[in-house]
Amino acid sequence: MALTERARTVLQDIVDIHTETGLPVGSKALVERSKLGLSSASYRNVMSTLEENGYLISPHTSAGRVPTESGYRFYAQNLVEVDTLSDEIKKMIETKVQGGRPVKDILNDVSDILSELTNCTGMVTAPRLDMSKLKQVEFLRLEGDKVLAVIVTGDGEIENRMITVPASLSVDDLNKSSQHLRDVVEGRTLGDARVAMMQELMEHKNRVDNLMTDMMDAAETWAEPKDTDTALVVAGTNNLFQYPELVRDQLKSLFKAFEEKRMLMALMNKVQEGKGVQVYVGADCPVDGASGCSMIGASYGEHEDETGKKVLGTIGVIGPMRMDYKKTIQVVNYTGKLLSKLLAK
Amino acid sequence: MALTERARTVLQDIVDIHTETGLPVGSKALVERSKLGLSSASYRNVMSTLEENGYLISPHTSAGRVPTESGYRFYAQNLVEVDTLSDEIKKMIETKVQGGRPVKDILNDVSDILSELTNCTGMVTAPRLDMSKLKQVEFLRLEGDKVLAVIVTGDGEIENRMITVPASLSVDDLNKSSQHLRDVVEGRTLGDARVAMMQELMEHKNRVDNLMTDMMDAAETWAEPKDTDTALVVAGTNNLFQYPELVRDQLKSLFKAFEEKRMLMALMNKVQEGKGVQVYVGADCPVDGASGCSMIGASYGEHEDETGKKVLGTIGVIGPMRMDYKKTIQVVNYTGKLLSKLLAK
DNA sequence: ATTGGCACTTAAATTATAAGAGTGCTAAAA
DNA sequence: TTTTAGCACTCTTATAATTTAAGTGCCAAT
Repeated sequence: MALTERARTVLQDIVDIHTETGLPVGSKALVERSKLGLSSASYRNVMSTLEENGYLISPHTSAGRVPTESGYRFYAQNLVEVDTLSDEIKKMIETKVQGGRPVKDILNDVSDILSELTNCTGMVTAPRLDMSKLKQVEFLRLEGDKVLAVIVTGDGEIENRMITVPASLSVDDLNKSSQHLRDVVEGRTLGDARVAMMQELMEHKNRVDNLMTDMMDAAETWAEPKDTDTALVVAGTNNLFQYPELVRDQLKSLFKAFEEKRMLMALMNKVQEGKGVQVYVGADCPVDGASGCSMIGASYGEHEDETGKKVLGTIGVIGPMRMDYKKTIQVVNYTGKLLSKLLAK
Repeated sequence: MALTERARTVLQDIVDIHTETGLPVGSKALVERSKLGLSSASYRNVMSTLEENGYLISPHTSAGRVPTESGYRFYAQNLVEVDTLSDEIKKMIETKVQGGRPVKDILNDVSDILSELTNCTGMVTAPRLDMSKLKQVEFLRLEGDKVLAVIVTGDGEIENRMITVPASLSVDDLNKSSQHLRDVVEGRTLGDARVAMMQELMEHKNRVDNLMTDMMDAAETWAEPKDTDTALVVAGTNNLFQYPELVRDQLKSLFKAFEEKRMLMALMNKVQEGKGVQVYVGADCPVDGASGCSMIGASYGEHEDETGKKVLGTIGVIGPMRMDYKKTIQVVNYTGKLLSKLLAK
């Protein structure tokens, strides 16, 4: 049964009011604050049907109503009127997040400003290495069959990847081949480089180049996400202490998730697949121990590619279901855009 | 006024009992559990003097007594009878913490096992780079006046350090000089390398080697601790949720400290200066927001050096004042020893 | 010096009562 | 037909009164 226009407005008002106060909303509060100027009795009627539809629930008879999980979800998907960000806030974001610095620092600041502006926990995944152009590649022979590849990306980031090549290859072989390899690889993304190497290999099939095939195998692993410790920057976890509705047990589970990060990474990867800002309410946000929480995420660094559309990574915040969706959606959106712009250079 | 032998024993018993139960200890509990088989009235007398001396406090008239901060401190410094670790626990530690793997993984496991065995939060500082022998040093010219030094240490760890040299130096100069530099530097610690470079410089003063002086300057910064994010591994923060005496506000501050890490690093550095296992009770553990907490720490990787005794880093745990000192001291001690042994290879 | 005994104190648990908030329903008004 | 005023009803919260239980301090007896 579809909601009447009036019911939608009332639900919207209730969520807005409740988000602010954290308390159950009664008909009196609506009389004072709702746009529609109805009497308390009328609001009561509407609330009653909203409750029947499962969007509201009353903690007890004399306590007004609180949005249910579906209530929040309906709000987020149909009702939320996203803020236009004030110049002040835009300025804050731009001041905090500035380019021309190590990417790691930028990510930290993004995470910080997200948590600061939204009173939630901010999260940012590091840009996927296989999406950045390589500027320089150097190989260092270590002991045994280990070779260290030092990769310098276009935006000045430095990555070490360990690869294994047959010990039979002499240092000289390595240097000669790697010089050639550098020429092939540089200026491309890691993904493209693999394709290019493949082609090279086909063309010069005759002069068998062991190193190259090995390198190719190795390249497979290069693109793998780096270890989760550095791949996800989390900030403002203790913001969550300010929400009384998050009780000790919930906080405990949440902090466990923050410590482990694996779960969060999975979640952030889900965001990546969607477009624009995405809102996950309650159970939509499938992190162990994040029941009663919502997450708002967006991908950054969108760009075209031979194989289709790609993104560099994702940013987002996680907080209580009762969060300021109006503002948060816009903050995440704006920050994501800014980050994309900074990393595009 | 010194404590009688009896008073000391009673204090010890009280701390032991309270550590277990978390509740105030009354004379009745002592009758049941104390080694000295006195009557409740006698215990009451002793407790009364212990309270006068400031080692105990009564939350209210009818509630038994709880150790004060000084009570815990006195216990930790004079009374605690350190456990001998059971074979089972030793085995657990040894199984979890095994060598022949990246140092980073080892540190993670050390932190994990500490938190797991002590029900506190485990902390480990990364080994100081300037204490490890250099096995290999390579220089990569980046754009502008930036040079990337890739350092491979004896235990296979890889570190990148960015240094700045005058752009006037050609790539050739760099390569020539760096070859020489490698010879000088390899096999020494970063600290020693600096000394060696200095000597070289004196001897060959005539053929002025710009690069070398620059390198020397740069070397100053090499030894600096790396960024605090990777320099301190923290685990089991959510263990602290299990102590009801740590209320929401305390937890909030603690988690803020865990997030920032700077404070913790400072604390861990303090541990480094002392010898053996060190216990910091209450205010002795000067971390913002860690009031009511204690910390037990130990340094690892002790070794001699031209300039005196040095250590690689520190391990430790932080938890409520009411922690199991008997066990924790020994766990930290044993784990530290084991880590020293593993890294010595 | 130690201990049994007892009066005393206080928090915590229990019960009773009142106050306040919000609802649902009905009948009247628009 | 829709809206609203009015009112009885429910249930939480606050306050106070009462009881219970734990533990103490002190004194007199051992």
